Amino acid sequence: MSDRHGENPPEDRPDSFSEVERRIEVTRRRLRGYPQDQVRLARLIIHVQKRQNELTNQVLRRHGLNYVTYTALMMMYGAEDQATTPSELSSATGEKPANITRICDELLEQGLIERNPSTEDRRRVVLRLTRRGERLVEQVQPELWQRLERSFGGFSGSEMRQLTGLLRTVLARMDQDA
Amino acid sequence: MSDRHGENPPEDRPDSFSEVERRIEVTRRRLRGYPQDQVRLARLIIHVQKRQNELTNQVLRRHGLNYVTYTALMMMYGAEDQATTPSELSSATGEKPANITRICDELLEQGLIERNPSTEDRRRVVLRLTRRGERLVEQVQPELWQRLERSFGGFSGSEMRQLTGLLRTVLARMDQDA
DNA sequence: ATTTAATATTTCATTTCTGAATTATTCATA
DNA sequence: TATGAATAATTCAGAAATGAAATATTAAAT
Repeated sequence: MSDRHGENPPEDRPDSFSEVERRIEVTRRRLRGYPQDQVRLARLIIHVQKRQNELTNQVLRRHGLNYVTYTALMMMYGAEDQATTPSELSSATGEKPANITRICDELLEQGLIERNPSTEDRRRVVLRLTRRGERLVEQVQPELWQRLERSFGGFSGSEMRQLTGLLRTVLARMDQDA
Repeated sequence: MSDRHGENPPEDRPDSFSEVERRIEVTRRRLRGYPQDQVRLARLIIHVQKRQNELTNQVLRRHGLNYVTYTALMMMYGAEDQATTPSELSSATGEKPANITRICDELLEQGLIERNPSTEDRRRVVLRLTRRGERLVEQVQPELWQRLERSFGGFSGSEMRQLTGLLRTVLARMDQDA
């Protein structure tokens, strides 16, 4: 790994997380056995995710979408036969089934997806992007890629693989307890 | 870095993320220039954070708390003089000010914090844990540490530092655009 | 010293999300 | 082929979170 990414932020201006770290340090002094490093990592993940969410939403709002509705659309776009069920969508997006129903109602309203009963299994529902939905998704891409590049563009291929691999491992461990 | 953490999950059973990766791969085939690796990383962060949130909440619910209220308490516990303002709490937890007000109302109700006007700056409010709040926080620790150990316990010190450093860098880049 | 701008918190209407229960269908197995 | 268990989706009431506006106070600028 290159040495560019230490434990401290590369900017001089203290970012929002420095204050959190200070509090974690104080807590470590107060609580014997406090797993400081693990706590820092856990909080860091939250902060990164929240910021990512905000920044992406800024882009999507201009198109009448948000991170959740957009993700739902992308999961349909990326389905092998372009068709997906609500339960698949739920596990792919991490949203609860009840919320998926609401989100699909909304996307349906906007004419971005169609929703039909499955013929093979009549418990199921089949969701599919409309032409309009596909066009919207494709239209938003450039802006979002730019956004991603600003967040992750500084990393080498090796660093990307490491970061991905480590998080993949964390997720697998968490899934064991789910 | 050790070789234990590759890009694929260490378990044989495909976890919830494998399906997402498959969809990302399909999307890459459909969209020229699609930044597959960055997208995967972004989605991975979301999934990890969601799972972490769920698992931690399982523990906290038993104590009448959730991740947000708990974090708020911990940020007070870790304040230099044990006192914090709502705006500090907002930036430390990532919750919007309006939500902080609601959360503090709730914690106040439960007798876990006290809330008083600041004497130096009368715009401000000073939040502080009560004895009861401190005791609760300390009581929950062992369970949460166990939780953290299950998620992050498999990593070496070096891996923890790498993961933390990389995420720290990501956050710093995101904060530039905030 | 006013006036203006900035900061801190709260209020309120609205949106988003969740848990639990409900309905419908399919699967497993006796 | 009946019966109970499992799965899929939805409904609904309530909880949690947000955005925008309102209120109060302090800091900055003229």
